[in-house]
Amino acid sequence: MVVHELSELEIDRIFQAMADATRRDIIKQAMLREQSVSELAKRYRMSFAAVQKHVAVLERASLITKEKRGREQLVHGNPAMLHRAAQLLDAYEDIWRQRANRIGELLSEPSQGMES
Amino acid sequence: MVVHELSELEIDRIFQAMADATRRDIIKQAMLREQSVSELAKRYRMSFAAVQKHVAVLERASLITKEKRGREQLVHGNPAMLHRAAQLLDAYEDIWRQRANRIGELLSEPSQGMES
DNA sequence: TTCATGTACAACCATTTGGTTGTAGGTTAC
DNA sequence: GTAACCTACAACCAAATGGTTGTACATGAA
Repeated sequence: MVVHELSELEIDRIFQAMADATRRDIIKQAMLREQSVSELAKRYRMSFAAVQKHVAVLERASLITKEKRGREQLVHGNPAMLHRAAQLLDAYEDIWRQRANRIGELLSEPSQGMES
Repeated sequence: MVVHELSELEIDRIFQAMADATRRDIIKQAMLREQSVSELAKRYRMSFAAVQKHVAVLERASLITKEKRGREQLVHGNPAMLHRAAQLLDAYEDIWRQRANRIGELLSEPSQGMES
C-alpha cells in the first residue's frame, strides 16, 4: 500500500514539528492516551495559548489529530506519520550502507596487476 | 554499547537540522561521497556563504563532520547520528504499540459479568 | 610572485518562531 | 440564567532563521 508520497514541504513540517522538546512531549502524551488541549496545557509552564500553538504545529505536520467533543478538543497521536518519518531517516542510512557495500566490493575485487 | 544519551538540546538540533530540504540534500550528498563545501555549494542556487551556514547547522547537530585538507574543507556524513535519530522516532512508535497492546489485553480480558 | 580558489566571518535584512496578553464565543454545570 | 470552563484568534514582542554582500586570509597553481 503506497500511502501518498511525502512532499518536501510535508517533510519540512514533520522535522520542524519534532524540533521542540515541548512538542515531542505532547506527542508522547497524545500517544499514551487521548487528551484535551487544556489537559495537556496543565503539564507545561507556559500559557494555554502557547500550548495551543504547539498543538497546531503538530497538527499541520499530521503528527497528531484533533477531534472535537463537546467543548473539548481531544488530541490523539498519529503513529502512521511517525512511522513514515522514521522510514525517511532509514532511507538516508540506506544511502550510506549502499556506499559502504560499494566500497567493500571495490576492496574485495582483485586489482589490475594481481591476476596470476 | 551505550553511546552517550542524547540531551533534549541535541535532539532539538538534529530535528531542526533535518527540517530543511537543502540540508537534507547536503546530508545525502555527503553520505554518497566526501565533498568539499564549495563543491557542494555549486549544486544549489544560493550563495556559498548560505551553504556554509547550512553545513554549520548540520555540523552542530553532528549529522556531518568536516575535515580540513589543504585549502579545502571536506564534508562527510555521520550515519551513526542518523541512526540514533531514527531510533528516537521508533521510541515514539513503541509508546503507541505498548498502548495498543494494553488496549488489546483489556479487550481480551473477560468482563466483570462474564464469569460462568 | 602573482593570481585564482576555498574558506571564514561580520553585518545586514526580511520572515518565522515561540512566547505573551487580551477579547470573544460556545458548552457544561449549578 | 449565570458562572465556570474550553477553545479560537488577534495583536504584540524578542529572538532565531535563512538568505544576502563584503572583507580578509590561507593555500595551490602558473
